[in-house]
Amino acid sequence: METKPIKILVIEDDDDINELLCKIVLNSGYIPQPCFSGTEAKLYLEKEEWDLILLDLMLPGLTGEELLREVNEKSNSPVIIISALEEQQKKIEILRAGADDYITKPFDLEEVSARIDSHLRRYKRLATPKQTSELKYKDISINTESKEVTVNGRVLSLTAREYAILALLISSPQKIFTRTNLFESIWSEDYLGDENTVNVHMSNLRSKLSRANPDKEYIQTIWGMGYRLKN
Amino acid sequence: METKPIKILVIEDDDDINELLCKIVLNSGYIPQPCFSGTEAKLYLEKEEWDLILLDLMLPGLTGEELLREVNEKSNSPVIIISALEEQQKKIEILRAGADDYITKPFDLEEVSARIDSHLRRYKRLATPKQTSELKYKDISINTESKEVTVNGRVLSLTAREYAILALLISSPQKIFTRTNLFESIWSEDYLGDENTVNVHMSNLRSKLSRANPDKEYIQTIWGMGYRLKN
DNA sequence: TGTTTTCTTAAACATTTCTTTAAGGACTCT
DNA sequence: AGAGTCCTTAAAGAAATGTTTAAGAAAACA
Repeated sequence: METKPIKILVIEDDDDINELLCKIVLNSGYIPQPCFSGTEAKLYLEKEEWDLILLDLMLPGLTGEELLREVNEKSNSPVIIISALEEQQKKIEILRAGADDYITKPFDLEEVSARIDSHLRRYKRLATPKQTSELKYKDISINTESKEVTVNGRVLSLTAREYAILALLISSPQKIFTRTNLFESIWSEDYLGDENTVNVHMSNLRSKLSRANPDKEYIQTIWGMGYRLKN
Repeated sequence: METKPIKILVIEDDDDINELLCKIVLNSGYIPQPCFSGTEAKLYLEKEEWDLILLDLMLPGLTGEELLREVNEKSNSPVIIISALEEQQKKIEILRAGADDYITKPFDLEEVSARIDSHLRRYKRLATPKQTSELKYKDISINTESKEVTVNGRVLSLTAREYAILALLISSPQKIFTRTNLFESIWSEDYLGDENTVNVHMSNLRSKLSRANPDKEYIQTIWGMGYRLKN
């Protein structure tokens, strides 16, 4: 899978520090875009999306604080503040105003790099859609969100009870399920001793599986004990 | 609209510091759960989801580092490390290992609070699905700003409830929505068991869709389970 | 306030699934 | 091999679930 290059906007009016920060970004494997004033930064922000922004507070043109507000209004990009201001009150104010992190000059190169990585990692983790759950066994596949069951590439039309039985069996593929287990798990009632209800549903399920793939047997009866998936 | 309380797991073996951190959490408007060992933390982590975790590195039972790894494997919760270790190398190592932040003892109360807020804000921002201006499915098109729905090129006149049901179905086209899902999402109330309200609105929606395009069936009933868009 | 629209509830009817019954097959034990 | 038990499957009836329509209540609008 092709990964899009990570682009980081570096907003810092001091030439040497800007160059140093760009070198950190580059050495971390990302693409830096240097930028020396608040008004210049505004142009880059309008031009495209940035994966992360390194922002100095003391800037010519627009201030860092104004820029922070604009970034937060218009995009989801994480913002790490780089600042000479050691005043604790300011740090807290900026963190509450929307910054994701606050690093005081003089900074440790490796720490800047580690914090960039940490924020990008968080962003990536939360931006990646959660995988939907899937149960698989042999050529059976169950999508638990859509409740869709396919066997040998064919979609099965199962009743609610049949689906529940199959999902339970596949959730523990080695386990023997007694009729009592099945009944109490799926019917959520105490087992009253009439075995045939489970038997019939099991028979119906087998019948549907067999129609989808006549060459295979999926469910095995253990005489006197219960049912298990056939290995 | 009712918001779910934010729950923060505070993992710290020093009684006084644990109590202080819990007070910060409480004063920030969140619900703290104090926890004094790595092994105790593990139990809480298995028991439920946490909105954020404050984690000391030096712990009895499981170490903070081992816990960090487990949290990252099993959940998406942000982790802020609280540590007495001033060693820069350790900080960098932990940030790279999956921590979202690293605060050195002795800490500033307001800074801890501000950083908690910053991480929760980031999490919330990224967890809230971006509003898409248009939802499409087959020949159905929904403009989420104007609330206009067209099917097969024809504008549908839907009531608020009908619109909400259709938008929800289309937002997850593969998913089965139980009547409970639909009711709780659209009515934002606990489901009291009367199914017919949902049924009637669904029938009305189907009727309007069918009038717009009599050749197609859009909504499929899965007996005993719920409704899904027909693929 | 009066009218219109929408929502909720009730009822009649339709459809599907479940449960029970029963017959025959398969397995286990003596 | 035969008897007893357990399991499988088919079929019928019961139960549950779902659909649509209409009436009354509630909400929205003029």
